[in-house]
Amino acid sequence: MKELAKQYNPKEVESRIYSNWMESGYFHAECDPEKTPYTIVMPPPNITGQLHMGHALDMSLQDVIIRLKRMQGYSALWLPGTDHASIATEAKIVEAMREEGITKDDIGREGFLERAWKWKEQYGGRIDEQLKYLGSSCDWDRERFTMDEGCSKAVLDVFCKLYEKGLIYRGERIINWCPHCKTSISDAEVEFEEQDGSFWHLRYPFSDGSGYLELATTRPETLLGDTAVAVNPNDDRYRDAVGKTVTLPIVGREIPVVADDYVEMDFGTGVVKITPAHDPNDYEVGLRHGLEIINVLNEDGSVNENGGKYCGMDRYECRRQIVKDLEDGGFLVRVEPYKHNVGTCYRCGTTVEPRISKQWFVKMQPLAEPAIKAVEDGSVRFVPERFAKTYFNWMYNIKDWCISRQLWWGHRIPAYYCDDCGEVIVAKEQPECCPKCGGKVHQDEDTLDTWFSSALWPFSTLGWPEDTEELKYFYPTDTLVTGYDIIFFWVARMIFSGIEHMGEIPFKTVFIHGLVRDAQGRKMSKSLGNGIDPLDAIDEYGTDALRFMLASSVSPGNDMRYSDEKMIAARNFCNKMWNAGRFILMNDVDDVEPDKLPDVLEIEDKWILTQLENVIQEVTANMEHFELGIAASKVYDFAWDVFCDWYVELAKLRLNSDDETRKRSCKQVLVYTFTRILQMLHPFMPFITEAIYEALPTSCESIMISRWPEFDASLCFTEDTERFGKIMDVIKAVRAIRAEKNVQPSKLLDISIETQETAVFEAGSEFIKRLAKAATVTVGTQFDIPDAVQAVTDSARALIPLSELVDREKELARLEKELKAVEKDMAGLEGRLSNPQFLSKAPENVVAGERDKLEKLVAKKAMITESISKLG
RNA sequence: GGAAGCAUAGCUCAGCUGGUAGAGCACCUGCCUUACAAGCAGGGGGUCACAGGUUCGAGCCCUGUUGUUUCCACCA
Repeated sequence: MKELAKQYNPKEVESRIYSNWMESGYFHAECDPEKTPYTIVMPPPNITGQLHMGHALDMSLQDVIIRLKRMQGYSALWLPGTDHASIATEAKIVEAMREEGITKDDIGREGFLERAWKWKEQYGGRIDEQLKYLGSSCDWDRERFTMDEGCSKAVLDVFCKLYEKGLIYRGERIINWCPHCKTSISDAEVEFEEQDGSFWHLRYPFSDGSGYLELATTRPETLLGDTAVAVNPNDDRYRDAVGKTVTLPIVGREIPVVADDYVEMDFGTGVVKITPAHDPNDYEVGLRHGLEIINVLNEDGSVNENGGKYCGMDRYECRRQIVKDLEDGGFLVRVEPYKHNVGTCYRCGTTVEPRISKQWFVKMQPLAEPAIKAVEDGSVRFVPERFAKTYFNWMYNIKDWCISRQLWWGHRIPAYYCDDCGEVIVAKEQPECCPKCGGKVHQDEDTLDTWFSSALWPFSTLGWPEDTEELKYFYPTDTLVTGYDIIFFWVARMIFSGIEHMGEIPFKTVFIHGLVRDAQGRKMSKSLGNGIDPLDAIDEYGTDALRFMLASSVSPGNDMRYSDEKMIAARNFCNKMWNAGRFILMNDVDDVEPDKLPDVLEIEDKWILTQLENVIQEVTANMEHFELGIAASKVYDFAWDVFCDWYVELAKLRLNSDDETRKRSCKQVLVYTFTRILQMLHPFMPFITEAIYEALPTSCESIMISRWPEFDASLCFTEDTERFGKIMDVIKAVRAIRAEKNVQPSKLLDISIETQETAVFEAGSEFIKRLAKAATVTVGTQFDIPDAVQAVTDSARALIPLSELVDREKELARLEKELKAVEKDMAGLEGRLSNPQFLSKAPENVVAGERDKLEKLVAKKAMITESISKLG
């Protein structure tokens, strides 16, 4: 006889089971023509990353789905990998170098990359190990990295192809510049946050001495780059000013006053200073009016040589100095506090500066169109659907994508420039010399946006651009699981990339989840220090508890909260299953044949099997519709409230009997039902279910490759289930009376059951004895027992002689109250059933259902009325 | 400025295609009933934000209002 420890100890079980799985090769998916493929590519965590709750949720959901599909017989591939995370990783290495007193320039590009790779080797695998703690069943044999040979090849290929098609171009544009990371970033990488700032009202005097224009700015230091002042063409106040020039305070440069629709008359003074090099809108104005563009900022955000005496100052230092100088010069009218949105770098939080510079861009319009269509026509489906709107909104208003980064860690841009004639060559390999003039060439210094390689992830990981078997078999993938925060960065880009390069969408379904927040509903963040480390949670409660908690409290697309209460509840559920397993094993089930039911089923067996089939059907459907939270709670309810609280208690009767045949059949049903519960729980709680499964008599060497339960209509016994329900009703009613009357649990009662359905209750008398704690149960159509407490259901009246406890008045009051409740329910039903509109318009099954309910209430009312008259 | 989500028991949230409200925790009562006190049995507690509308019937659908969160835009 196998035994399990008294309490479930996750630590003892988890690592052993995970290494068993690793050795078994169950995680590996083959291109098996006999099977249907089901593919999930893992959103690659950053190599700099530590597993956080967001990962834990994302990965748990993916693992739930892939485990389900594997059990359903698909060739289920969950393809893992990591992302090189250019900015984040480079920043980390630069930081480490700073501690050693070294800068990037000290060691040069090659030295830096050497360090970066070393760092990757050392720390890049950390997240993998953490994913293993989570129980992730990914195919580690196929693990990829965005900068490995294959993915790099894919990047080169795509860049060159898009360039040839004219979809990648290089140009001088205004872009977002992060002075801290010292690189350009894309629009998507800018996060706006509201900050308290100031609004400086300034005077720009007319050059001819005829007064001045008053305007306001939030960034006075950009004055150094002003090349015009603009007003609205319809603004009568400034009609005369247009065409004149003003003299830039401090700088002394004469700049024109131009008229442009961009200026709002109602805002501020209706006059705007124009700094084409440092504001996207001003840049547009500059283009329209042919204005000079003066860049006044260095890469680190300090003022450059165009800033005259402010050259070398940090931008904020410069701001202070300029404000002071303006004040001294009498140009400052006033300062008012002002709340405004400031763009910050999503990686480091530094305020970004719009800045003119020469960068590489992807032309988005032609790529966006088919990608929009794919979602419109349902080829790619968002779950929940509303996120399609978010997607459309972004795609319809898409701007060209700045893909060059002034970083070293990443895919270097395959563009070469001739030192002599300036010819630009884009090629997979460096040309020996300029094809035009034979001059020497050098490669572009920049690397590509990390997301450029992530965009190719669904096919680059399957071997593209090679024409691999994997690509044919597993692409397009089935489901992408990710958070809504990453739709623009990644999901959208994968969709257009898949369509462009593979000619086919990358995935059929995008399953979107929200964020894991803390118990107060705040975003978990490093700065708040409110983050919960999933590994700590695992340490305290076990992996299965964490996974179950995450998966069962998820509702698609919505944020959720982490709380210790929920973790404890999940841990308790694990323990409950553990103990249910212990109970079954305690009964010596070694000889039970797995996956077989006894030839003769008793009524409680039919009842539990019917419930089981019901749950199997519903849970499977829920899971296939990504309603994982609903599925999890349905299995939870069935396992705990139905199986443990009722069936196991009922089973004890047979298990304790001397009838070996009945004993044996009971064990079979117990094992059969419990095995299916474990199977349904396995995607959510892989470790504990495997541990229990191992100990049970089973037909499969591991639960993770056992067959997912399928609905079997031949195991639905409606009539028996209904009959059994009546027995349960009486048990519940008697229990309620016992509790109400404070009857000692040890005291066994003599119960008489008055009913028209004597056969049902005679068959159920043993159950009633055991679960309602009765010494005797007598069934009949009529009893005359004075001073009995009456527990009434719609099919029977249980008479409990408790003469010493019966207070006639109280009993009468209790029954009257019950009667009122029944009558109230009846009134509602009768009202509806006498409404001809309802009868003619409501569907038949609803009407029948209501009739049925009413019938039961009528019966119950009769019972209660009779009880009352007996008392009286 | 545009869009979306949320508003249900004291707390955290379910409630799938409309058929007179559920769970966990907390609370109250009684129990160590030989799987489990991380448990068992019983119980109290909700005019489903507000106002209209559609419908035989609305927590669920439509319109508006209020509160709240988020995303996009970024008027200097």
